[in-house]
Amino acid sequence: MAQDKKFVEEITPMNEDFTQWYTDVIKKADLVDYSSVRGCMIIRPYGYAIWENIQKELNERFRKTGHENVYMPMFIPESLLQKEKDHVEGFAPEVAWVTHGGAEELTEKLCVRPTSETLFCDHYANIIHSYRDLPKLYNQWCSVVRWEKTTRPFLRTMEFLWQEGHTAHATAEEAQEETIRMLNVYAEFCQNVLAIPVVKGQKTEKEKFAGAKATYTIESLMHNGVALQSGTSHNFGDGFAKAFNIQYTDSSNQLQYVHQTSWGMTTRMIGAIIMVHGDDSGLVLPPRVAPVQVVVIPVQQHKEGVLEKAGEICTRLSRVARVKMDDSDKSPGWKFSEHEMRGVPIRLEVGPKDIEKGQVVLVRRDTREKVFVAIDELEARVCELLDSIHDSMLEKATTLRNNKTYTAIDFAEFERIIRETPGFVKAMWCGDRACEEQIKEKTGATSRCMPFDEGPVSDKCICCGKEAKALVYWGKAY
RNA sequence: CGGGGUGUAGCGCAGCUGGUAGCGCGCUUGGUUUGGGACCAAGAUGCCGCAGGUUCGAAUCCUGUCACUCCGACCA
Repeated sequence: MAQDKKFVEEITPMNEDFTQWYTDVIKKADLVDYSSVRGCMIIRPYGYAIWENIQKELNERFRKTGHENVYMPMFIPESLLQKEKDHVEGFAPEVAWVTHGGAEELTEKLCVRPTSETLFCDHYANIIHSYRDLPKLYNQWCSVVRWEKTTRPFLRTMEFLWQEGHTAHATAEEAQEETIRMLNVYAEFCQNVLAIPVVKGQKTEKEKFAGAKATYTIESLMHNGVALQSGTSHNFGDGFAKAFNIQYTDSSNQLQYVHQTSWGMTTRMIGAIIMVHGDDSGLVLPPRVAPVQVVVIPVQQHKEGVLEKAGEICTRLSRVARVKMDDSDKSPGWKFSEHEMRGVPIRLEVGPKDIEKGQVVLVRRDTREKVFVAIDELEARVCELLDSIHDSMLEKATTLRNNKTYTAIDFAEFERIIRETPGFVKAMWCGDRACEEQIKEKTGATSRCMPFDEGPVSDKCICCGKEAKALVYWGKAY
């Protein structure tokens, strides 16, 4: 069996039309459905289960770093939103407003939260009085609404699910530490859970969050060479504290403003999983978030003892992995294709021949490699295999990302790379917003981030030729 | 928000020189099958996106509108 054979004919090949491939995959794999609300999607059980696994993994990490979950209202009074100037300017164009309650017009309209900084700040102003109240390390899971012009399932919808961490600290140093700590949590999560390699760095002034002092980001690269901002962590300094009057008395009885951070990750990551790992047969899910890690397919299930054995295997495996049996009356071939399309990491086949030999067949989704495993060592081998699938998916994604990461030292080269072989382009920048804007205008590429720990590739700005201040990852982005 | 495309059965589509809707897949039932999307037979499923208009008569022509989608601008 050729490894690259495509069994699912309904999916448009990636190379033919990437966006169509993406749409086909999310629909065929039952991740989402369109709804009767413009720009909003229905996340179906299989897609939502991925999100729940993401939540579980992130929550564990947030808890270990001392954070507590809370819930804020979904409405923000206009006056509250107005309090921080940059923030409101950044979000005003895309907020939804509630103007009526029943038939009555509201005296003050309410916006549906596009993000909750203002609510957290308002609350913090009420509950923080002393240095003993700090730090406050809160996180909330919720949905937010942004009135987007064009939408695409998972990548950009008018309502999306996310978590937003909001913290308040006594000092600027602590806030900066927190900002970087959470960026590192995101990066670690992407690599160790989603098997997605990321570039960590700082956003330019132009790209930073509205109201932030500094924004840090992890950037990943999709199969088609388009960049995806995959998580951000912002240091607000004391800007919001001053706008919202969040003050505490320090240990020497002096009134001080707090220093704040916020950080978020969204359902967009499901889009990233699809576009980083998927292939022409459909989804390839990273084992640690796959709703079903092992699908058990009884072969010749009508034969005596097959279903019993398969059931027994499921029971045993369910102690170490998320297992599902497909004993529907579809043909085995159909089931193979179906679960492949749905990205299940391991397929376990068990039929009369296997039972006779005391073995099962394990087939991994990422490489389609087939191994025969003695039933006695099932649990150990499945766990091993899941880890091994994760590792090779990360390795493959890293190789792909590296192969699509280029360096440009003159503008013509930069332009050509963006046009002909989309991906990350590393190039120097003078720090001038005008150059950044010109690059975007001429090539369509935006600055993704200024990476940590990477040395200069030349000493001149790719755009104006003046002295370079920073290395920037550029790319077309979703 | 600008430019293009598409809305007909659950899905993919045909029908569009106006006469009251069809194909494939899927679905249901029965039987034969079953180690890479099985086969036969019999069924069920439609306010032709929505609203106006033209007409004796509209899926078909005209206008508007909504949604989806692709390409730009804005954004997680």
